Amino acid sequence: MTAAARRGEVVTAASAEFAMRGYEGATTEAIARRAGVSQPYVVRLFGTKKALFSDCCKANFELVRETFARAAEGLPPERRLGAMGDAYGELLNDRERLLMQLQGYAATGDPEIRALMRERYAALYRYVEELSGASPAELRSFFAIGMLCNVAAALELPEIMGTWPRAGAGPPPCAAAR
Amino acid sequence: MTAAARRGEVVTAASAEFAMRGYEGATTEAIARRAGVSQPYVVRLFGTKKALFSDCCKANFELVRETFARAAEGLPPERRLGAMGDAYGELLNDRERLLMQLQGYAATGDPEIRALMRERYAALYRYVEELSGASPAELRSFFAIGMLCNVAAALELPEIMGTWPRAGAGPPPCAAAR
DNA sequence: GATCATAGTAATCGACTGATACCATGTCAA
DNA sequence: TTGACATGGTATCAGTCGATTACTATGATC
Repeated sequence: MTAAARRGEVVTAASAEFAMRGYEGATTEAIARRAGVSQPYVVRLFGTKKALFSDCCKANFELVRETFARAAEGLPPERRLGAMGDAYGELLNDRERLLMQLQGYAATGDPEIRALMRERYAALYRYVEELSGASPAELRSFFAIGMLCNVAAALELPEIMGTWPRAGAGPPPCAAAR
Repeated sequence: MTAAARRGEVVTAASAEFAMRGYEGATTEAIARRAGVSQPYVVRLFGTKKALFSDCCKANFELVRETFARAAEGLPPERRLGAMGDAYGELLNDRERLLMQLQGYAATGDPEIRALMRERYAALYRYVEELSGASPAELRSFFAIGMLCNVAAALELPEIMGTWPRAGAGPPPCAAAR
């Protein structure tokens, strides 16, 4: 197997471990076992544990961006924000991805992680802005509701999540996280 | 010093350590040093590290609840939600408190922590509902914006935070996090 | 002044962790 | 053939961590 492909598998395994146990709590040993390789090889593939964590954060943002892109594909601009909200609601079903995202925010006590997360979050924000053409108020509301749904899903508090506040019809996105 | 008073000091010290390094990353040794006591005594005061972390989460929620209560005090119901938003914006200046809260959400991979956080978050939600008499939509928007401000403050992304969307005037609460 | 609870420390243990150094295998071009 | 390069494993270290045990000091009460 090529190193690039192996790195992808390790990032997947690492995301699951980081999600459940946090940056410091997850061990390269457990990640390696999950990925089916030796622990020193995990370290060598990424250099340090922090570099691996950073890659997991990046992969997570990339997944959200791709999900948004697919959801908006072929729709007129005014319907795109709603479709992205629905698509994000489905992403909340993936508990490991969700917790990995929260771990990224929680790890912002580290300056390097904070800089990475800040850059990627801002990029995602601008991406949704360009894709949807939404107003600043709509945009902020979109991301605010998304963040509330993140926490409500993590806490398993479905009653706090309702329908995504938007004009179009469709199933309540956050209901999928119940 | 009484054990109760000492426990309070240790919770303060532990919150700072947990905030920066996470549940697993923070060490009872560093917490003890910060609190000015020995490491075994920290363990004996709380039984386990997880019990100490739980107490930190509870103390955090209690601080927010008290802040809301003080902000709403003496105001007519229709102005209370706005005042609570302003007060919360000031809380965002305390970076250690902010990160401690995010660490609580991130640690919900553990069932016990998740149960605790769920109960306290729901209680805070109901508390604001009773205190303000806000509609379900207003309530959800309040907590959604609050959660976005949490993350924006943690990421040091002030441009994403604007004024708290409400009727009354006043300084933008999240601007205080700049 | 003896008793006893409370507050606190020193010493230490068993287990774990990220990282390093080094070795083995296989593939492909010269 | 061979040698260079990439993939991957084995052995092991040097440090760290939460928890336990045993012990000490202080002060109130009878």
